[in-house]
Amino acid sequence: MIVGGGLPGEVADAVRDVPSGRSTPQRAAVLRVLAACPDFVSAQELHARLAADGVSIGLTTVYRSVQALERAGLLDVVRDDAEGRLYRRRPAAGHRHYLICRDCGRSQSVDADVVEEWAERVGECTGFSAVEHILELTGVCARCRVGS
Amino acid sequence: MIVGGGLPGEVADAVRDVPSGRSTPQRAAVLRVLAACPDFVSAQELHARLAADGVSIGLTTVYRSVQALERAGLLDVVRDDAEGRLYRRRPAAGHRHYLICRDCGRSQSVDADVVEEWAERVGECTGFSAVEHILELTGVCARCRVGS
DNA sequence: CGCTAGATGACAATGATTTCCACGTCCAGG
DNA sequence: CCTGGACGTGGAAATCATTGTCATCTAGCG
Repeated sequence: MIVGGGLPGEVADAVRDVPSGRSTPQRAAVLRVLAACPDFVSAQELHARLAADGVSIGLTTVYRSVQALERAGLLDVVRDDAEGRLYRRRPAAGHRHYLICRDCGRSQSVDADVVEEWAERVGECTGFSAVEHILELTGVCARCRVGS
Repeated sequence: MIVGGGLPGEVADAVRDVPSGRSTPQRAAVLRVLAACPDFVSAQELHARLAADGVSIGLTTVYRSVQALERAGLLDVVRDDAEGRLYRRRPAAGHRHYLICRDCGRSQSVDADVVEEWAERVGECTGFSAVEHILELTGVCARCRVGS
């Protein structure tokens, strides 16, 4: 992975969006690696990739950075039984859902408007307020089905 | 909670449904307490309730029992950031979704036919097979909103 | 340049879950 | 009734992601 050179403008923008955040080399590095990862990664894996890129950063800081990014809404999060939380840069503003391959881990975002609307309606009908939802889809992608 | 007396027939039936399972007092007790819990409970809480009921059972066995029940499809499972996995007896055959109060933990099952259909269609359109989904809805129930 | 709130990171702590392993219990066959 | 093996049990130890602690560092401001 190429790590030299200046930050892509997009990453710089994202750094700026983190609330109450000071710009530090570590945070920039976290975002940079995250931006280079097409699929979900765990905090631990992120830490390993940063180390592999020659970035000196503590695991604690990785966790804190990811938390800050999550709060800022810049990351999507899924939970994996084996690896704990997995993070991925949110490609666009708003709320997304993913279909993740149980074999290879590749993810693909899906259009979930139907679900969004439904969830909202459920909130209205049940007397619950501030309804939030987590939706995780898993399956076996075409490539893995052929391969195995 | 009353624990004496024979098993309700329903629980006995459920015990029988667990595959590769021998019927033991511990497993029966787990199912009995589970059947008496209207809301989701953690394995730890289950263990505490069993102890409170005077049932001598190890935490390990509680974990093994809920695992077996989960595999047998007799339990619904949700994940909670604070408490880990939460279990609840599945009221009927098939797949259900729940709306859980973030304050008091009370749960309410919701009709999710729309989501089921949608998930199925997503599987067909994306080339993924064996698509499964996890949907967790959280909110604040009417009672908690008033109370706080 | 010097100050200070915020950031960092090595390390310890936490807490749910799993693994280990010695022991108990049930059942079939002798 | 005895015996052997398979399965179940449970306490303790191990695992492992995640969070807390705290001394040290540094970005950003005046």
